Amino acid sequence: MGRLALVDCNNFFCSCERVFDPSLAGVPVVVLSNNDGCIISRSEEAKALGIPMGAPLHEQKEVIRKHGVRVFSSNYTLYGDMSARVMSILRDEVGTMEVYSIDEAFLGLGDGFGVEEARKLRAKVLRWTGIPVCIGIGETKMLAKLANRHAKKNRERTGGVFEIREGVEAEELMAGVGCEALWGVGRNLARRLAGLGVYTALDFRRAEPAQIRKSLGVVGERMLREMNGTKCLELEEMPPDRKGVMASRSFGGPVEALEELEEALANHVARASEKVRRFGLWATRVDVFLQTNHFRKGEPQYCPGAGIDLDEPVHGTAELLGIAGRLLKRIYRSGYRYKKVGVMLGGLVQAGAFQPALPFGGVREEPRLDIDRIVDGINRRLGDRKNPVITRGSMGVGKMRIKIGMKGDGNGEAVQARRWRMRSGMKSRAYTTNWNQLIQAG
DNA sequence: TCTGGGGTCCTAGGACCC
DNA sequence: TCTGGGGTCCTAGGACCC
Repeated sequence: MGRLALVDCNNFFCSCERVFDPSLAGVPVVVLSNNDGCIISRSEEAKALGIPMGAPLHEQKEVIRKHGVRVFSSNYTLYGDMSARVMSILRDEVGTMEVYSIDEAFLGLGDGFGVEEARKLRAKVLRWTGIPVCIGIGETKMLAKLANRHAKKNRERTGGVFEIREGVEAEELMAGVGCEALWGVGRNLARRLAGLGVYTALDFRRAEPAQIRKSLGVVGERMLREMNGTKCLELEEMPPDRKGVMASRSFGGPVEALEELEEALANHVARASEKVRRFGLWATRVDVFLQTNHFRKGEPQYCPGAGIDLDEPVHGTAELLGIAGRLLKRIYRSGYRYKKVGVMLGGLVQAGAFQPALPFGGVREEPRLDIDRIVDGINRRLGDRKNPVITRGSMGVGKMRIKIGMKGDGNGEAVQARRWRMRSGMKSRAYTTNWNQLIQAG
């Protein structure tokens, strides 16, 4: 199993702006979100001023004025273009690669590729594009991410490149990293982990799998394995087909009138449908949603949504507009101060690929499942309960009955297991889990 | 007064079908 | 001690990512 590298552009949007304006070198720079509401990219100098990621612009006005911070609206055309240049350089360097986001890519590494090669690559990207990057190397995506973080945090010492290897050094590093810094662990999971006495990356890595499984679910167990060097998250060279396209905007101030919402929605439908057409796709579902301003604690909140499955694929603006308009009318209530309206075009399909819902008894093609492995996986999951064993299909187990269903989710194998407590008066309970990645690993 | 937009995956639970 | 089995589809929310 080969190692992976994570290449991550530093302060990407700010760096892009700098490439085209040398006067920005050495001064604090920030780039704003779509609506100019929040700060979403900060140069090192801006970070040093204490400007937090995602801060509302109006809260930082004073710092910006005082220190002459240069402020930019985002320019995604520019960033997309710069991203393509960086990615093409990376692609020339390695056999396999996954473009993970506009400013990040995972590389599959051959045996000959080490820290020295990464340094050279880094220098090349900087020389050819003007964009500084950091590179982390590890056995799994999570470890590469962690290595990258270390490289970035200690740029002088590491020269922007770090490889994490099994051993004391890795453990020392992990002991100094809080769980919340791990890829996939946000505020909430970090809090849950703290409740288990797991505070650092090292604690997490050494945690009991069953306990993590119970508390964080299949996602948590996957992360745990990744931290221990077992690949659960594969390199995805081909991006999977997009499942939906969303378009929404916040209003500058509260909006109450239906007509105003309709006007904004029309805009969003137009943008979303253009995008869908550009991908050569059709939508088979339309969702419309409304939101009041959740920052206004005193005001009544109302965040309804409504959607409809279409009988046939659609991607024309006019038609989608009609559908979205009807949905909006369905959820609109007067008397609320709305902050946002949006549309989601979902169930995207390619021309001719549409499979309408089948009448009962019809057969839809499902992905092939290895039932033995799945049953095995379920048994493992149930291992800590009483009377856990199922062999195949469905059967009663003491007071517990397990029903296994299979369902293709278009993403590989998924399994739904239903468990009933059969004592009268108790309701059935269903739990659904995605075994795919874990089975792959285990 | 202002406090983003666009995605993914997972889980829970319910309605409904024969 | 008793307990139906096998399905589909949908909504809604939580959590994370960049």
